[in-house]
Amino acid sequence: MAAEATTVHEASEPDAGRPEKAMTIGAVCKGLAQEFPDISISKIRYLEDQKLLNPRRTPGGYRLYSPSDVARLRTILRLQRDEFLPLRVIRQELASGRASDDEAQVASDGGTGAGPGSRAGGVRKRRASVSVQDRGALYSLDDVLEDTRADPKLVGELEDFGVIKGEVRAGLRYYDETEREIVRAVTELARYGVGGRNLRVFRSSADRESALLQQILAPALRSRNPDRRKEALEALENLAAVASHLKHLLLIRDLRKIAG
Amino acid sequence: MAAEATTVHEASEPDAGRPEKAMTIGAVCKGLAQEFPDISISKIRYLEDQKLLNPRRTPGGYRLYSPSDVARLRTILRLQRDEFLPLRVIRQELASGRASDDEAQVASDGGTGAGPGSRAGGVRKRRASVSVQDRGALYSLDDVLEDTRADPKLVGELEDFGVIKGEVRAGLRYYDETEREIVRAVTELARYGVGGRNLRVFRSSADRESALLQQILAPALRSRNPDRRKEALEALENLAAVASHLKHLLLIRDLRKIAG
DNA sequence: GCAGACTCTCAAGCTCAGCTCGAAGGGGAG
DNA sequence: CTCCCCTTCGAGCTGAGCTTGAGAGTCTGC
Repeated sequence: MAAEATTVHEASEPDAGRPEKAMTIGAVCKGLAQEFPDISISKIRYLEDQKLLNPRRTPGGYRLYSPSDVARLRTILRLQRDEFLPLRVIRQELASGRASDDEAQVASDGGTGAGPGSRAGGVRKRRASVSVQDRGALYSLDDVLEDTRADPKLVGELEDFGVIKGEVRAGLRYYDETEREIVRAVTELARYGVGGRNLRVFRSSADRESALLQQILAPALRSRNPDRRKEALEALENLAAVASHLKHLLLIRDLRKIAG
Repeated sequence: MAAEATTVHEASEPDAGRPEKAMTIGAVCKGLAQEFPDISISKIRYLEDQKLLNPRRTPGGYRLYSPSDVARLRTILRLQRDEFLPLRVIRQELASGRASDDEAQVASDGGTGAGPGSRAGGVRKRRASVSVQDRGALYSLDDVLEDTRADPKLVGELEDFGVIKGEVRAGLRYYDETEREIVRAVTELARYGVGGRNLRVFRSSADRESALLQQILAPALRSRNPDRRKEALEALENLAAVASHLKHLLLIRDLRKIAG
């Protein structure tokens, strides 16, 4: 849990928009912590040990990470988290020039902007917030807006409706991946003319279903036996997946009638 | 290394072209050993333990694998070997209906042709039975029951609730792929204790949503201009997909609160 | 109706990837 | 000089993904 990285004293003002030349390991770690919550200094060193990184050094032996080193590291972490690739395979992907990755500057936004960089093409994101148990990275409002190209008013509306909430941290509001994807989906729906109060339909059915699942798993979830609790959490994940699939199927079935 | 599977006595001649109805674990293991050298009986059992498989049993407790069970197993092994997915993720991919898997039945192949199948291509297979426009193949009740291993009573219940209807043809009742998958999903839910009237929750929310979408697209769908109609149908597919995704996200969001 | 190959469950153990921790010490900016 | 941050190195930890073994039961052919 980035234990070593918790206390960092350098408030080293980044001079607005300039990609700082080279960073120490602690700075890199802090910078990526937003997007990759489980990063840590020891992990970065471990990745170097595994020949995945090779930063240059100060005369005194300190590691110095250039922007491209940082980009490489981001790629590694992304392949690991989203594509589930083992390090051995990531190493090869990088060596063979695949996995070009996003270039994406480490951008200004006073507070270590972890901009995920807009994707466009057919990027297959597998994980994309499917887990109940961990929330994934956090994104600033700007990140979310840029990434989803959503109308800012829409996001405000979603907050008003209580569909998304964000999380205030260091005075700024951050959203997790699920919330970002909700924004994306709602934006898409809006393009077809589904908006505003229509979303209540979705929200209330989700509420009903979650209540149902909670009821079923409540005993196990309240259990004080950690194993049992963990099992219940996993059951919850599976139930969510199956339930969502079922809903989709039922919707298809209904729509088929409409389609004639 | 498949130690237990080395000696198998059943030379049970497959009668040419007949997809053998059901195989024991040893036969399955032997059959897949060609394509997946590190398969083993204990591994197959382990996968079942991890809720990735659920073969039916003989009265004596022996596992019996139907062709679709075997196909599922192949999918699992392929996702593991080629996509490096952890079992936890594979479970979800399967539960949520992605990863439909390779073409049809095991087919004949005198002597396990078992070509490793085309590699390379990142072929993204369309999901099974998610299309509004075509319903896919039809299955008899027996087919459905065997394939999903559902309780016949459950299917009756679903019919009573109007969740599935089937279609009578030549005096027999047939179900389409969507209905079969609904049965599968409901069976899965039943395993966790979600059953009976709880399904009303799902049904009514699907009904509400389809009404919503219908309302929005009604003008275009009623259009006498075939192009316009076609466009509307495609919009319907997209809306269905996005709406389902949104519902899933909202559910996850709710469940996260439950999970604490 | 018995032999022998095959299968069952369940608990314990094993291996490897992927980190984490702690000790002992040195570098760098104020 | 001081205080944090950084270094290496080796041992240790955790969880995924199986394997092994014991003890018992099932199926099939003769």
